[in-house]
Amino acid sequence: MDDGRFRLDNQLCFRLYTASRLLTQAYHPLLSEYGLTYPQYLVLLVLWEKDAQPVNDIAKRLLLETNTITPLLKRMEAEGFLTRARGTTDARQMIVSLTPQGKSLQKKVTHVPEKVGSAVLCESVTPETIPALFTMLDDVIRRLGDKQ
Amino acid sequence: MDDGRFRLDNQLCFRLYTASRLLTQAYHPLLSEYGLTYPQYLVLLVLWEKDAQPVNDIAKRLLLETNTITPLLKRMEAEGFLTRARGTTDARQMIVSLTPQGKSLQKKVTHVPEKVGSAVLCESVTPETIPALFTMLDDVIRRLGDKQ
DNA sequence: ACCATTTATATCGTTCACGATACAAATATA
DNA sequence: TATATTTGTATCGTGAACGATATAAATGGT
Repeated sequence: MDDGRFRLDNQLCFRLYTASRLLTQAYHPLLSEYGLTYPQYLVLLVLWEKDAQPVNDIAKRLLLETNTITPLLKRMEAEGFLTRARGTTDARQMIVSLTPQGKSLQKKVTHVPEKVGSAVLCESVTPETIPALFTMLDDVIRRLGDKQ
Repeated sequence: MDDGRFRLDNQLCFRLYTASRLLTQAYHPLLSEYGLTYPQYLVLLVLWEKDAQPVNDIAKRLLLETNTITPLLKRMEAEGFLTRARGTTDARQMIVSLTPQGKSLQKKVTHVPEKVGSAVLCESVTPETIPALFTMLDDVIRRLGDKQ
């Protein structure tokens, strides 16, 4: 009956789920020092690339729904990292902009990606193999994440 | 200043985080038909391999903490998938056992791993490349998940 | 200009994750 | 055999995720 389909060891999803959780945990001590969670750090990455974006653009970039990031953005606003203001041309949009505090955080966390990166590198995950890993993950994301 | 470290596209964790979420979403319609969530399905995978395990063994297998799975197990008990009973030799342990209903579920979800599997397969993720992907993810998990 | 539809965001309820903490049973030590 | 420590599980609080639904602004067709 059980030909191995059900073995946890054979499951791709469980590996992704676990690796994702553990990597987020690796970020935790580095980010909590600045009052940030990992999803909040992702929002900052998006805003550091381009400031003053509507909620929807941030959500699309992170492949999340607005019902996930709206409360998250409110918490970040309460912490003073960003501001939320209705758009002037389109009043439906809520434009999210970095505060000086939110901007200045970028300089303070430059060491974070490197620290996490070096924690992950090992025999099979190297600068040489990472491109192939990225290609596979991007393909999975593209195949499952294409809305419509 | 920004040499690319902060580009979302360069982040391994974001890819794992997104791929994990999307793959869990792919499981959702298939599992909700049986009143299961993905983490609950993981618990069943563990119990189908070996019935009647203490909470701690299940938690260790899934690399989760008991404070995560205790409420999850209670919900599954309320749904009739399993029972929880104090161990006879060690009264601290809570032994989790499948009910007939929990056991019978295994036959009903045989199609689930195949459906999700075929949804993921693409150019770069094939039966040939998956072993290398598993090796890399397992190494990441081993490197980050080794307690002490 | 009117009304239906779409779009952008928010609210609500449920289920994880997880750090911190509590507590009782088992074990080790004095 | 007291008592200190460890072990196994549970409780609490907070912050995501996310399906379902609501609401208001913008848009399109008539």
